[in-house]
Amino acid sequence: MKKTLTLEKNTIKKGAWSKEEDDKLRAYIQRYGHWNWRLLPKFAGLSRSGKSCRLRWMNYLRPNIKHGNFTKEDDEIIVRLHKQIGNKWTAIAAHMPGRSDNDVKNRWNSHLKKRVQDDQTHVLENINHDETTKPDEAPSCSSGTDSSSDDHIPSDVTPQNYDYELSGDFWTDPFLLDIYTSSVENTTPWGLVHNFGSQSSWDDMTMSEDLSWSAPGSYFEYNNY
DNA sequence: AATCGTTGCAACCGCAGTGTG
DNA sequence: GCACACTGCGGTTGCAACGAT
Repeated sequence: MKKTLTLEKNTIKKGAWSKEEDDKLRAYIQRYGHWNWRLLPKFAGLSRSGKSCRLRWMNYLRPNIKHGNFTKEDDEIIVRLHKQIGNKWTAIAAHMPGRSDNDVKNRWNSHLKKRVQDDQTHVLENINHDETTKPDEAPSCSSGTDSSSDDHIPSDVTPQNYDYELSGDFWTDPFLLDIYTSSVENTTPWGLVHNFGSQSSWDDMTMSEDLSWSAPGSYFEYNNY
């Protein structure tokens, strides 16, 4: 049983990332890939947890990531997939290149959830209203109290036609994979072991002060420290 | 101008699944 | 088969920015 190195003691930094930290993480991953999230922050010279590094990379730093500016089409995809599969944010994000699961989740929680609830409320109101009025006298769904028309789901997008674009079976529909993953996987831990085994590669590294490397070693030496 | 409430986003936390010795 | 480590996911929180009063 391998021993666990207590890398993450009380020196772990939390909170917002600085530009310097972003640069370090981006530079490291672009060069070496993310072969081990737990060890990565130490190799990259960051006083962060592996989890924090992973999150920062996945949600903010990785190439081609998009922030904000959700289009109506984006919103429709989220609403439709959420209707089909629920809170599977990673699966939903996989259908939206450049979007992170966190981004999708935030979009849902801050915008779409309320919007859908409002729509459902209007539908229920209309159903009740239809029982006492003729169909052509029923008020429009888009006539919500504070719903700005620009920002609202188009009236022609209904729960019924959300389902038409894909096959309907989410799990058989192809996922859109990010390009970066394939390139990153070209860097294996084995390759890194070799890289770190050479003094020149070690010299390239910027190590944090609390990590006392006395001599170049392999990943395995480090792991059994 | 000051205060308060709301919104949007970044980041953390806890848990489950999977891999490994 | 078990114990532990690691990763990824989803829920939640904290906070800055913004708008309304």
